[in-house]
This record gives sequence, structure tokens and C-alpha cells, in this order.
Amino acid sequence: MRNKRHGRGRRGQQHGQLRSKGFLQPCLLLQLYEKDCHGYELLAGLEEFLDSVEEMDPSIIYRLMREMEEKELVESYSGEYSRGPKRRMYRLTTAGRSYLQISIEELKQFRTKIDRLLSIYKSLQK
Amino acid sequence: MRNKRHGRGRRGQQHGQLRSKGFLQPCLLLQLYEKDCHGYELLAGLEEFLDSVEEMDPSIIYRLMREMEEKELVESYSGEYSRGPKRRMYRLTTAGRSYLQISIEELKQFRTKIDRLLSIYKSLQK
DNA sequence: TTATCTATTGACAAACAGTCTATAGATAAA
DNA sequence: TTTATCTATAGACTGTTTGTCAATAGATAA
Repeated sequence: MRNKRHGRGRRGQQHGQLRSKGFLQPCLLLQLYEKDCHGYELLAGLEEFLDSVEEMDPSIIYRLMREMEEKELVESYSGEYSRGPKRRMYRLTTAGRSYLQISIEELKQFRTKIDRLLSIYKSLQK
Repeated sequence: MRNKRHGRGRRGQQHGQLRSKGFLQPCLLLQLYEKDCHGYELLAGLEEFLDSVEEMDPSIIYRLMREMEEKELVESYSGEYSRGPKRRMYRLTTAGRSYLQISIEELKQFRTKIDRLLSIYKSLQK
């Protein structure tokens, strides 16, 4: 994640669907499925799913979390201080768990679509 | 594809990344890789890659085609009348061919990311 | 003559993602 | 003890992408 650093975002590289809600949301919810986390932790944890988390602007994650809280997919409670402001801890709700399940199914279906496209492309190469 | 029909778009269903540029573009370019096509044909041909093409608004495709023409990934020429206005035929350019190649690689990488996410989810189920 | 099917376009709005900046507390370094 | 650095969160603003609606147009079938 970047903060106060320069050189970021879409500049230079393409990152197709990686930063879309449809992929980021399940990445975040999955982390909360394992354990409660605060935003910065979720951001750092994204490196398991993406490469170049350094180029990811933190505000995107915080914004998404607040949005998911409004939709009641997650709920937050006040965590401890660490080194800085009080942490906002997130916990997955029951609705969030079902939403994760649905997102997983959608991703499976999407993978199938990608596979079809790739195999058609391959068949035209020879 | 829908035209003058009601009941469409995001209403009702979710369609994760399916309608994103990152997926639609390679679907369209791949069709042109096989043979020259006009917009309506490309739209119809999408059913090979998506389900529910009926719910896809044609203007999205036409808009994308014009955009790709500006970027010189495709070029157009005037086709024959069929039953209606003159068809605008599209042909893949050399740049478009390389772009398709790159998109294919990106999709492969994305599939890998999906796989990772799915396997983590699965490992937590047991 | 009206309806339907093929075919394309443009305007407008809503959703989404990217960028920058501000704030804040704690600690390590100068 | 002041400055820099790291963790941590938030808000405003911009620009891009998608979705929606409606208009147009030629041909044919009812």
C-alpha cells in the first residue's frame, strides 16, 4: 500500500479486473472469514491475493469497508491503539458470509468463462 | 441483446466482471480474430462467452467498438445492407492482434488469482 | 399501415476507481 | 526535543466505466 509515496495507481501498469469490487470484496470478506481484522491489516493481507499491494491506495480499501458496513456485510467495533489512531475492527456478519458464498460461486462461473475463451483462442493458434 | 424490451441491465441480477472491458474486449477481438464482423453480429456472438446476452444493451458493444477503433485495435469499412441500415464491418488490426494476445495473458493471470482465492476458501470449509 | 426484426448512434446518469491530502498517535533517530 | 517514520483512518475531488433510454432507419411480414 502506498501512503505519501509517489508512483502509483494505473500509471504504468494495467491491472485488469484485479482492483474491481467483484474481486476485492471477496478478498476482504475472506480475510474476515478467518478472523476479525482492521483496515490496515486487510490491506496488508491483500498481498496474498494480488501482487503489488504497494501500489494500492489505502483509501480504496477503507472506502470499500465503510460501504460494506452500510450494506451490513460487516460490522465494526472499536479496537485497540497500536501506534497511531484507534483501530476500527471489522467482523463478518451472517449476511456477509452468505454474500461471500455467492461471490465465490460467481468467481467460479467467471473462471469457467475465462477457460472457454482461452481454449477458443488456443484452438485458433495451432 | 435487448432493444425496446424492458427488464434489463443490473436490475435483478449481478454479473460480476462479465461485463467489464477486461473481459468484453477480448471476447470481441477474438471474434474478429476468426473473421470480420459487424456490431450486431459481435453482439450475438457474445452468447458463446456469456449467458443472457438478451440482457445486454447493444449500445455498450457499439460504444466499445468505436472506442477500439479510436485506439486502432480495429478498423471499420462499410458493409452491405441486410435489413436495415448499412452494416459497419470491423476488421482486426495488427495492433489489435497483439492487444488480444496481451489480454489473454492477463486473463490467464487473473484465473490464477481466482484459483488461489477459491482454494483458500475451500480449505476453510472442511 | 402497422408491427417486427436487423442495425447503429448519441445523450444522460449512476456507479466505480484513482489521486491527493489531512489528521493522529506512537516510537525511533538526529 | 524536534524531526522523521510508521501505523491507521478519513474525506474531497476527479475521471473513467457502465447502464439506461430513446431516436433513427431500412427491410419485410402480418
